[in-house]
Amino acid sequence: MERAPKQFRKRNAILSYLQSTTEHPSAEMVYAGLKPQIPDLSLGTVYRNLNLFRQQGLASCIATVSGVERFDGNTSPHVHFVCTGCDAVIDLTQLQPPETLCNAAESCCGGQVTGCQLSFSGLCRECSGKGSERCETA
Amino acid sequence: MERAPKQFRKRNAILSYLQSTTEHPSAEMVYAGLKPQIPDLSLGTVYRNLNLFRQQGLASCIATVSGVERFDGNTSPHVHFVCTGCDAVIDLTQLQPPETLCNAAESCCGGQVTGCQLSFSGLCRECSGKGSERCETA
DNA sequence: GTCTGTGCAAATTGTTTGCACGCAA
DNA sequence: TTGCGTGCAAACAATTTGCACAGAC
Repeated sequence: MERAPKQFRKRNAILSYLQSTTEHPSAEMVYAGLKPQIPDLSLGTVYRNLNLFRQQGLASCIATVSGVERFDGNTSPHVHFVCTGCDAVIDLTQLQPPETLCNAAESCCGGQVTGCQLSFSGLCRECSGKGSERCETA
Repeated sequence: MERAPKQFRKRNAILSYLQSTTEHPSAEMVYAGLKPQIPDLSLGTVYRNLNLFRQQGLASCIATVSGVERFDGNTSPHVHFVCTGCDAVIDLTQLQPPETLCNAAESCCGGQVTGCQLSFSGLCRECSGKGSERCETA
C-alpha cells in the first residue's frame, strides 16, 4: 500500500486494516493498530474515514459493545458472537444469517426491510474457562 | 403505584414505564415520559435505575440507535425492527427468535452462549411512505 | 444512627467538527 | 489555484459519579 498515491495512503491503510482483521475493531482499536506503522495518524482521521466507509457501504457498524462502536469491513451478512467478558466480537461463519426471514419481517412491520442482524452473546472460550474474570482475547 | 413505599416510588415508576411501553425508550425518553407525573425526577436517577434493572435482569439494553442506548422491559426474547428513518424500535412479535441456534452458536465459538438477538433494519411504514425524510413515529 | 434512593452538578468518555496546512491535479 | 485528506484541538452529547440530604427502618 506504500505505492498508493499519497493522498489516499491513510484512507487505504484504514480500510485494509478493517478488511484484514476479524476482531471487529473500534475506531480506537484501528488507531492503535495502525499507529506503529503510521505514527502521524490521528484519531479524527480514523473516525472520519470509518464514517465515510459506512456511507459508501464498504464497512458497517455491527454493534456497540460497552459503549464503543465496533466496525466490520466484511460487508457480507454473517452472524456474530459478542463476549460479555472481554468484549471480543467473533464471526460465527458456520451459521447462516436468517435472510429468508426478511420478507416475513417486512410483512410484519409493513415497511421496507433492508438489513438483518443476528448476534449471540455470552462468554467466549477463554472467558468461560477462567470464570467471570476479564480476559484479553486478541 | 402511588401506594408504594416512598423510597421505591421513582424506581417503581421507571420500571413500570419501561414495562408498559413498546417504544423501547432511551433514558432520555423515560425521563421525558415520566417528568410530567414526577416533576422532581432527575436524569441521573433514570440512568442509575436503568442500569440496576439491567443487572437484575429486569430490563435489557437491546440496541444503540443513533448513538443512544434503547432499553426494553420485556425480557422474553423477541425480534426487533429498527427504523433507520425515525429511530423507532418495533417489536416483531410474530417472528420467533432463533433460540434453537444457540447450541449451534455455542459449538461454533466454544464458549457459553447466554443470549441471542435478532433484529431487522430498514424503514417503517410511515417512513417508507414519505420517502427518506424523517418521521416522528411515536 | 444507619442505610438507601435521590437531586444536582461536575466529571468522564466516545465521537464529531472547525480550522489551517500540505500535497496533487 | 482549487480541492481533498489530514492533524490538532476544541466542542459536543450521552452517560456516570461524588456529594449531600431526606425519609425509612
